[in-house]
Amino acid sequence: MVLLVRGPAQSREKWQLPWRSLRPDETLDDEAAKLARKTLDTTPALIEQIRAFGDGRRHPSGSELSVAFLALVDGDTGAGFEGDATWFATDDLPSLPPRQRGMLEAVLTSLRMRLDHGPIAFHLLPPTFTLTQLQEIYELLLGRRLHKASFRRSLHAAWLVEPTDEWRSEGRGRPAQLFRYAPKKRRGGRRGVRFGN
Amino acid sequence: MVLLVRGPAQSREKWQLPWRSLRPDETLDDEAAKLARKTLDTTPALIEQIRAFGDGRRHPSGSELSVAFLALVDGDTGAGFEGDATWFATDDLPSLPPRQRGMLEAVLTSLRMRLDHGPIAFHLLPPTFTLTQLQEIYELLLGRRLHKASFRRSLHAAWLVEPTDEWRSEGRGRPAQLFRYAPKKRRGGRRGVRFGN
DNA sequence: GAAATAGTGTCTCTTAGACACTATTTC
DNA sequence: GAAATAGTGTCTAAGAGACACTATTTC
Repeated sequence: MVLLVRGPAQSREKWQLPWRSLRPDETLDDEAAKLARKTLDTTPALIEQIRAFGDGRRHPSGSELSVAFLALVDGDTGAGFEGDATWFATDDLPSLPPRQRGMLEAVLTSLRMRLDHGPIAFHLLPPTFTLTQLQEIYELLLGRRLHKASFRRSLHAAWLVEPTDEWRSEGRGRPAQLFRYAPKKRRGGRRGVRFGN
Repeated sequence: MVLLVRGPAQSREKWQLPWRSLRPDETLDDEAAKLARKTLDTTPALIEQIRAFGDGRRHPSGSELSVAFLALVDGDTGAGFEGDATWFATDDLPSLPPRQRGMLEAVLTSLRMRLDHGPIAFHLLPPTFTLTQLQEIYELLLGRRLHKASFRRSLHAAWLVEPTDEWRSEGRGRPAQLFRYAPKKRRGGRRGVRFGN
């Protein structure tokens, strides 16, 4: 889901991405972190820059250049924004200013591509977690179902997690073993060339 | 190779990435295209934004924010910059201003990741080309050797090229068939999850 | 014929996904 | 025992890489 805030009353588009003007002598990453903390009232699990946007369509603030950031938080986080802020499902979004629509698309695409290349999902989990929890995070972020056995084999091959000796019983059904994130070493991962269409 | 230009005489670092200040009411992409045309004296085969850089280290011009672009040209392009401009091998670069060193790293990494996801290499080739030419482009951009038979099988499976009925004899050895870029359709390319370390 | 380059056939190994199974819990 | 969830064994298909081969040219 995506957190949007209310724009000024007179604007045509009611909702906007949370934003903040870059102040002199501040770094981009610091400003993004401040914006996230102020909007979410907590520190996100992950903040990453996506890219800059500077096409004809201007930002609502009148700024010519926008730099989009992705911030991930887990599902229980409430918004602490002074004013209205609401979570929207990514497939049921209200109308956005034109540039922001493009920014959001780019953020989601980029998130899914980066999932393959870094341990992003682990930031959203507590220190120990079940493999079903981990798989659910991946399915949420990718927006599609994954194959259980295959998911676990890949995970095992990548040496990213190690089992603890704890088990968690979650109501009915067999208890699940808890794992922790413990990346071992680099695979010699040289893939052949994929021609992406 | 990377095209660098001479910085001002009094600066500690002799060489810099080509740059240009963003003018009011110009789009980022347009400004990047203008810079490329002015620096290279030709239109690049491809221009793509990588991301913005706004850390503590400032750009030599004093600008707080830099947006890095990648522009690709083929090997025969000369530099038309007013002033000195020289091509450097990516593994033998002179000293650069600190932020620009990071920008260049990010551009190269991003290029290699994007190679899998779009037909970037074809922009660097003439309308018809041999498969050996195509493979050499990929090897240059990836910085490693590829397996011939495997490369061709992947290419065939992706339906990206079609043979023409022309053959080109390049000195000694068997003539090579010419191909053209003719993407057919989308593969249903859903890969499983790769855990990239 | 030798050297050089283009292109292919076959084998092995890895891995994603399907399917079906076993294991352990609550009700 | 039924239902629910965790976890695994085996098969198949696709694809990457190794290896060796054939094909066609120039010298």
